[in-house]
Amino acid sequence: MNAECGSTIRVRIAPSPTGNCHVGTARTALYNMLYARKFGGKFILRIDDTDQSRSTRESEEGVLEGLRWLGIQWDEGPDIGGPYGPYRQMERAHTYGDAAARLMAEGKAYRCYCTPEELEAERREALAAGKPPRYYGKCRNLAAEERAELEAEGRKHVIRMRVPDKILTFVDLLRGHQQKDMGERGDFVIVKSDGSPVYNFATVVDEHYMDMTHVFRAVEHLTNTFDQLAVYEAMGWDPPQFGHLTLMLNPDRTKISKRAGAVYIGEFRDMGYLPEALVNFLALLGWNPGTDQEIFSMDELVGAFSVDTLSRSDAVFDIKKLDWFNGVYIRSLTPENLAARVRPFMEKAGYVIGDQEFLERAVALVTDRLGKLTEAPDMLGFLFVDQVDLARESFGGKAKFTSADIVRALTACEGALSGLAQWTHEEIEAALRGLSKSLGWKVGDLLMQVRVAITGRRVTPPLFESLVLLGRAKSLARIARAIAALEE
RNA sequence: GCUCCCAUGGUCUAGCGGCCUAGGACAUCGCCCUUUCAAGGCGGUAACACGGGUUCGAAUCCCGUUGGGAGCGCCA
Repeated sequence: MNAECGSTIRVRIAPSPTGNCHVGTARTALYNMLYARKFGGKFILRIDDTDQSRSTRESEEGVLEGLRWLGIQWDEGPDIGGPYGPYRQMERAHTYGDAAARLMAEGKAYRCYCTPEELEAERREALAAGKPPRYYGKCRNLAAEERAELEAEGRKHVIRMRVPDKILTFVDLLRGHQQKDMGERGDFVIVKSDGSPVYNFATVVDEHYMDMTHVFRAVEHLTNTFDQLAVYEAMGWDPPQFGHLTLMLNPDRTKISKRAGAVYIGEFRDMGYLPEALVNFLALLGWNPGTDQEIFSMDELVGAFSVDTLSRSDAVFDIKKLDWFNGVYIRSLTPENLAARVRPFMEKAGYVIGDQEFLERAVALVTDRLGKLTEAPDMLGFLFVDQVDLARESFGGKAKFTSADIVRALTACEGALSGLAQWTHEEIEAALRGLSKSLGWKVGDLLMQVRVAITGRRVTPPLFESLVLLGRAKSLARIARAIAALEE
């Protein structure tokens, strides 16, 4: 039943269980969910596992995990059930069998005994003759005796649709009127020789029995739609409305692939991206709100979503823009929240995070500097180790400052800092600034020496805050150690 | 080969016949801020694929060309 009839909108995502959640799948799922939420409909997750060789329960879980991490929630699915179950194609096998049997009984489908080799030969001949490579109907009108004979030979058969010689049309929600002359289309297989349904057939049966009203999927399915329409027509069912979404592309404008970078949701998680950033980025890759707003929470996306502003041309996946979104979202996080997200990355890098509050104070120093969570261990590591590696070059400016210069400066700093009444940002800053003046050093130059002494590097979180966090004892010990190292 | 889809800066896009000397964002460049690096602020460079029409007027409509993509499977 279509939406025009007033019934509830039902949309779906139907991934095949490939083990990982592909970004393309994720974006399509997102759009479908947004559409359902926007119009008070239901968003269904169905597992398209008719290709048994590639399907396992673990490979299904990988897909669900990716979607869940992104915050994509379904109203019905294999994990939570629902009134239209089961939600795995293999568990609905009988429905395809019944549908195929009906088409056979009505003469709208027939058994084909051609072997893959014979079909391959036919295809090659057609191509060589400049004709379209398709099935030319060898088994279309087999007599009963011929069939019996072939079966006696022990031949297996598939079931093919008797494709009508007519023009099929539909109105695509994004691209308008579409049509195709099916006279050019050979009879296609709907049931494989092992009895399992082919995608184009199973999907129609599922869409029908699950009462889908709208099908939003990638453009690669646009041409398939006509085959599916033929099935709907043969079954006497009303098709849902279709909308064919754009593809995501590699920087070289080929279809997005592993080769050019990350494509699985889990990879983005491991690279330190925030799910809300990825969702925001994906949403804007192929859709626009019609305004200049760039940052959207999931709720805002629901509110702003519209089929009219879904784009029709493919979009390059620009990781630089994702990075920007990620930074924006990181900066919007509270220290507590950021710390919770950073923690696993710190631990994975081998740092032992004892005190939660300390971690929170640490991440607060780098909130503005963090592009990805994976950068945190590198930036904050010095706060979680006993001592840091020092390299003479890091202190810098060999021509400008000799090691002796630096030793003198650091010694002065050590003296000034050890004499502070309180180990606070204000006192430390006042002491060091005062020292730079009396020593005749530029503030930046002097602070750089302290910076390197306590962190081992030249690019770090703000110095005064870092010293406060490190504590007086550790800070002074590191300065002393740096002096000793430079004196060697 | 056949069928179909798409076409605004490097990237994502706004634009749906005059409001366009084409707007926003990312990236990039410069300046400011500044204890490093960021973040932030300000400013700059940069696009209507090409050729025909239609029209008083075209980025916007039509046709063709080119380019890119998809499909033509017992993959989904």
